[in-house]
Amino acid sequence: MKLDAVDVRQAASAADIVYEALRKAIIEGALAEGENLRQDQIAQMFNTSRIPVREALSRLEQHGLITTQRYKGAVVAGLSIEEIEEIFEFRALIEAEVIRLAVPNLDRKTLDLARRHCDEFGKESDSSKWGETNRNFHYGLYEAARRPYYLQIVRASLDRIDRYLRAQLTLTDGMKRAAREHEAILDACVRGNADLASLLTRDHILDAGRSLVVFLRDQRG
Amino acid sequence: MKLDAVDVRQAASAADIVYEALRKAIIEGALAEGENLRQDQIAQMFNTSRIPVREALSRLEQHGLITTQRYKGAVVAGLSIEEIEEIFEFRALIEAEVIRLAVPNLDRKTLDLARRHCDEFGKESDSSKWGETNRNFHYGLYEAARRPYYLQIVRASLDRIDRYLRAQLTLTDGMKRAAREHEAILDACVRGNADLASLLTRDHILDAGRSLVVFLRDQRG
DNA sequence: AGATTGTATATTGGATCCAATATTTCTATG
DNA sequence: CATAGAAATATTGGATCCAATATACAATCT
Repeated sequence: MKLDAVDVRQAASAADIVYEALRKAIIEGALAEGENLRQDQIAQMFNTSRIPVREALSRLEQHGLITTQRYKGAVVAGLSIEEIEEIFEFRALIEAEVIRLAVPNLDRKTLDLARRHCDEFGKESDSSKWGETNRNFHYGLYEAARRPYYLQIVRASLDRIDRYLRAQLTLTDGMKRAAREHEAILDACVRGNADLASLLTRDHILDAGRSLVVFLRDQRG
Repeated sequence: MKLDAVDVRQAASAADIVYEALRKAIIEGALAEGENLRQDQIAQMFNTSRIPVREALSRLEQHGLITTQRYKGAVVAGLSIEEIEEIFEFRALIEAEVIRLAVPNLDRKTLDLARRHCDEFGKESDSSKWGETNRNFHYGLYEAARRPYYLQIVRASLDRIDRYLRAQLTLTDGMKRAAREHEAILDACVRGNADLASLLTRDHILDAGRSLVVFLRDQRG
């Protein structure tokens, strides 16, 4: 008998599970900005004690997804318009560089997959899935850059603002524009034009940021 | 009666204290790569229980300063040459941009302070302090960019490789070159030449990275 | 009534205890 | 003596308990 080697030691701890679940809930917007995160309540939801919950909350705070006050607990972090602008500016810088590094390494298989993600994003009607298809499209290409550290940062920075982005895409027609921009980026990638792909990615992110800021200014008054 | 308002609630928790102490020990190289971090041992050192220690370790892992294995514990993370190269490349990208954004906002006071840090770095004979003066010099200038998110990332990325950098500066004469490059960067800042300051910062970091890689290849065989 | 103080409740931070797993030591056996 | 297996020890992950603090609410005073 032969089985795939599975490293049992990598089985997730309770803290890992809680962390991932809360992270997902926050970036998807299931937990609203400012919402209280009670340790007891979360512990019960996961059938565990508060210890792993506290560990998860501590990690989330390090990533800026929640804020905590001693003896007062944790709330889902809210970002000011300025903070959101900064993060988009940052993402534009990093992701433009990542795609530039990725283009020379793109192979047929990766491009085909990106094409499918791109189409999926354009056709997807379920707004709750846009966030995922968007990530799949971009990250699929980014992987080719072979820069794990960059990707880690990219992921963390997207996590911070994903919630707002999803809300905006759902409530406006911004995703049509995003879909067109994805087409253009993918096209540049297929042609092997790294500089163009980089420029388009930069603009794609800055555009999204500007639209989001307009949307939020309107929403917040 | 009128007293200064002090926010007592900001008093650090045990986990915060342990986290900061371990972070400092790791980036200064007091804890060697691969060294075991026993929860009990650390808890005793800080006169506390293992709970806050575990929280601190969990945070350190999120920042990549340690790696942990379930039921086996934590060790100080080691970086491969490739990982170190990637982080230097990343730092060059970010910090070049940060200094570019900072230059237009630099005022007399900040420049004077940077001058003092620059001189201090050049004259300091105690090698254990180079890491701090180096950070003081760069961060003092970076603050003017008014980009807290960028700075957070800059700090985290420097944390990852600071240990190696300090070892190299101590064992080679690399810091003379670094001191000259600091002078040039500061000079560009004083003149208000953002593009030059950016370029010099980029080269300063890439140079340091290349020297470090040579040093490590030699050391590791 | 409105402000202020005291008390009860809720919640977090941390200590101690137990279970699960890894590592080491010891022992039996060839 | 070397080695496989078992027992002992060490270490981590998690649950429960207690202390510290915050919040909500009632009682009191002006």
